[in-house]
Amino acid sequence: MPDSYTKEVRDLHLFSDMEDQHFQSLIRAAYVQNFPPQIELISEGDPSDFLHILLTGSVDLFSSWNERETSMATVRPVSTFILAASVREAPYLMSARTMEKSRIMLIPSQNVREVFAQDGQFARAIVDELAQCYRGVIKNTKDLKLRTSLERLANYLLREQLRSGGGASFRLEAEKRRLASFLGMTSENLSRAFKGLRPYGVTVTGKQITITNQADLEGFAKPHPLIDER
Amino acid sequence: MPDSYTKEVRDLHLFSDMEDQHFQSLIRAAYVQNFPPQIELISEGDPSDFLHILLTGSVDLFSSWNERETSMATVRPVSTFILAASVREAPYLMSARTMEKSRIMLIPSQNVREVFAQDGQFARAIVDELAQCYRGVIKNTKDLKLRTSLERLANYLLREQLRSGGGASFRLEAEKRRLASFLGMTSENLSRAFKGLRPYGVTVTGKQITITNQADLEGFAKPHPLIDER
DNA sequence: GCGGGCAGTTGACATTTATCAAGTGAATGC
DNA sequence: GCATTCACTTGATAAATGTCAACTGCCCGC
Repeated sequence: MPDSYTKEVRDLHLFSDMEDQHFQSLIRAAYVQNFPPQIELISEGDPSDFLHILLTGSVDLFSSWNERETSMATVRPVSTFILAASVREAPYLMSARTMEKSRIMLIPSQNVREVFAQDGQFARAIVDELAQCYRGVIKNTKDLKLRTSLERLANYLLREQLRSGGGASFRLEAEKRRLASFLGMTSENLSRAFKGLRPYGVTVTGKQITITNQADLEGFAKPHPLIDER
Repeated sequence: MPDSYTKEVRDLHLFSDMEDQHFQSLIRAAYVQNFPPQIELISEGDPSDFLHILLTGSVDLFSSWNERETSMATVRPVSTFILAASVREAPYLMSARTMEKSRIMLIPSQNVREVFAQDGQFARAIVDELAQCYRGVIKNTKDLKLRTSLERLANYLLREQLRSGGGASFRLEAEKRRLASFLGMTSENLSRAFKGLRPYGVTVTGKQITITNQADLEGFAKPHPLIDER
């Protein structure tokens, strides 16, 4: 049932413009649940019964094939996930597991589709959100196909730096092994990649990253808005 | 101006359910143009002024970074492309060039957004289309990250086989160098990959592919609906 | 505070993939 | 009809990336 997170949810771009009556109807249908760390919330292939909204904590979206597994994205509060599967009534393409203790709101997909049909603002917001998600994945594909692992790491660090405020020093949000998987490499290779960036002015101490030579790193990474801008 | 392709466009999932009045309004605003082969229709970074609909011919969507280039997708008639950029009024993330002589309908993005606001069926169709595109790119990412190039080729061949009717023998639609780029490898490697599939019952003669041992190839490729189903 | 346990690192090595250079073969044009 | 071009192939080699095994260091619990 609704709680103090309602306001934060309401402020999400997806819900911010819709009529209050419709928002309330979604919230009434929704329920909020707490999950411990390392719980598999969703398994790929499952029917998409709920739109999920991460309120607190963090969630890893990952996929598997033939005994292999890769991290596709990390969800941080407050944001929705698996909207595409919900609106298409199609099975999930990714699995989701909590990385830490997490609070999650679940809105039945059925209700989302009903409100979609009634509320033009909501429909518009869903289109925006989907288009943005789509563009995000395209950027990710470009990153994967056009860059080496060292270049991907360099650009990732620049993005994280920006996200953390732009200072020379910042902390990695992700565990390194998850980061490795997200960037499409092994943990061992990530370790070596960090070393490989030392000549370009990157210092690593645990999760603490310091960029001692911004110009050098950018010269190597060559970040590009059509790949890296989020 | 509208022509005999109107019906085919109308039958596209994106337009099939909308009110005729709205469809006509889109068509009136649209124009149709013929392009020679190898023309760059769109350059990534350009503002997205038009929704494009490929009527005949074929179009390659590709991206570049730092002197490198990769093929992202091939568009075949009759279908739309760059819908996401259109609805978000954001710059194109991919470039597009005709691969052969092509006939293309252009609908001003402005009109698409106007009709979207008026026609619930059209809005619903756009959401469906975007969600499908999104899911397509996610599948592609899984293909790239979870499989080796040999496995990607094997699964690509199985998908093409299905698309061509399922017979043991079929023709490749794409040139091999474009296929290589699409699969995320070099031409040289694609050549070797075809050889590498010979033990699994794949024979290649120019563009003609024959799968002499379906079970072996499938055993190696391990196709999976959440990656390969289109 | 001692002993796992575990993420991360390192080194040696294998595999995969890219690069460069040369060759083949089929389609095209004069 | 012959030369040219261009996609594709092949071989030799280099670079990137993955694997395996051992090791380090730190956190956590008892």
